[in-house]
Amino acid sequence: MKLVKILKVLGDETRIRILNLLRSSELCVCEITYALGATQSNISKHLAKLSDADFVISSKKAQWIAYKINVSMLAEHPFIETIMREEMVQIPECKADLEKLTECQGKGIPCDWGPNNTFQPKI
Amino acid sequence: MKLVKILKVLGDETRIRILNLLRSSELCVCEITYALGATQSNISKHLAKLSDADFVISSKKAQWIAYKINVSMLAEHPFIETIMREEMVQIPECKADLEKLTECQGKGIPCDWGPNNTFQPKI
DNA sequence: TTAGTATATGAATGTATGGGCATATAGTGT
DNA sequence: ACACTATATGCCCATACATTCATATACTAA
Repeated sequence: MKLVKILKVLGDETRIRILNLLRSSELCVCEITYALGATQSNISKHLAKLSDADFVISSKKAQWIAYKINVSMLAEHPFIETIMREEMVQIPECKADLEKLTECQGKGIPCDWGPNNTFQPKI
Repeated sequence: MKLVKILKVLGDETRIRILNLLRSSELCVCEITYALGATQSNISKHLAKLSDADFVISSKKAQWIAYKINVSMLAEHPFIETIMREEMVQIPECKADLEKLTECQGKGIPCDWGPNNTFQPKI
């Protein structure tokens, strides 16, 4: 049952927090890892699950891999957008993650977005 | 995280099918058990989980226990109603369950609804 | 090629979860 | 009191899942 698979994937705190981060912008693994304060392999595995269930799409940018929300998934299943718009924004952990992300994007984190929406290494 | 708990409870096929049945009417355990073709203890456990997460409310009616959707839950989390309205109706298993339920309500199943919305044993 | 970085993956582990079976509890009717 | 019915619960088992550690892969830069 496709719906159940979708809900199972959504029923995990780390994945909810990842999707919350991707709500604002396309991100690479190391940014997500930093913002969530988790292990790189942990984040990578969660991203694999999100990707397998079509929640996110990945693309190579130089040596990094950028993940973004798969908008066609939101179009097919409107309740997901409702969750993002009305639920995630109220969750303290999700708010804190976004703050941690902006903090990370201004400092010496391994990778970062450049002005033209292309990756630019920080160092 | 409350949202994650809600999604975990939703991420199970049996529970989705139970909620789908309760969408149309208040039901007792034996009706759900029959419609889903499952074990009574299995359904009882899933109902306990649904109840613990505030998805359903139970009330005694004679010797039966009636379960119904907790509408305040739908009000608090609109995405659940979206799932019910737009997702469940498209799932073949859910449609079949509803047919099985109407079939059961006309035959010799242990309990059934009477005319005034009160329980009336069939035999 | 070599070193370095970003990401993915495999193995191992602890924990949670769903299902079935048997039984307990609670209520009804005689 | 007793039998009967509806529902809940405890035990057991198999499976699934999240996490960590170590390692593999893939790419970049020199």
